[in-house]
Amino acid sequence: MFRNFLDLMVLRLVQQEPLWGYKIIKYAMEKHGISIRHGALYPLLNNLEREGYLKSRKEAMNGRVRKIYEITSKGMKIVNTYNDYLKEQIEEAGIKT
Amino acid sequence: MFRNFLDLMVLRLVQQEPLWGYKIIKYAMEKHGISIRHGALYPLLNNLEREGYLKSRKEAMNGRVRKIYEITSKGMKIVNTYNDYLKEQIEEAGIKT
DNA sequence: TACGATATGTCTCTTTAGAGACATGTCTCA
DNA sequence: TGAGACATGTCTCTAAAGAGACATATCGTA
Repeated sequence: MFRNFLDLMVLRLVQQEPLWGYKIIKYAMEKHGISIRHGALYPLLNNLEREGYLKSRKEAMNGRVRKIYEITSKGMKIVNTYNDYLKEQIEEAGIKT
Repeated sequence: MFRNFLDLMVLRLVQQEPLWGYKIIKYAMEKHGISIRHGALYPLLNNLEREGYLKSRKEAMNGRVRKIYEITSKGMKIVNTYNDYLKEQIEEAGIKT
């Protein structure tokens, strides 16, 4: 079905806007209070790209190179499936939004 | 934060009504189309009880013994935290329920 | 009485995930 | 020039998870 929570969080963050690793770590902390170790994230990003869920381009910003990721249609499928699942669960739990 | 998807599904199913292992497997398939192997579920249920998220009682039904699980307040905390997280994600994704 | 469904459990093997260290390099500002 | 933020990567060790078999026992029905 899905992957795990971390994979999904990364896919969802990147889906909202193209992001690079360092920023993903910042966002996860700021938006969700979740700390992601970079030693876990960078290999994960490379895996997600290798498996076709994300694609990257390198961008030089003031001499520092960022590897910016965007979601692919294959990645969007995962996110959409997850969103449907969320909706189902929300309805099941009777939560009002 | 949380545990994994399987743990949460089990906690949420048991929270809806007291259930035993065999029925959880049936429900997961009927309600979500997800197959749970019994070799994974029974140890998990025992762990969740040992850690205080669930409590069980044995009930004899027509000579067959069922181990019926109920959620504890500690288990409810996990479910509620997860529901808040769901709500957050739903709002973030702009999904209408 | 044999089969399929109900019901719960363990065990081993393999794969995957996680913690944390090792490694490198730039930029900005004090 | 030194500290802290920015930026990305690998590696090893350990812990956890998953697949699938082994194991047992009852009930209902054909």
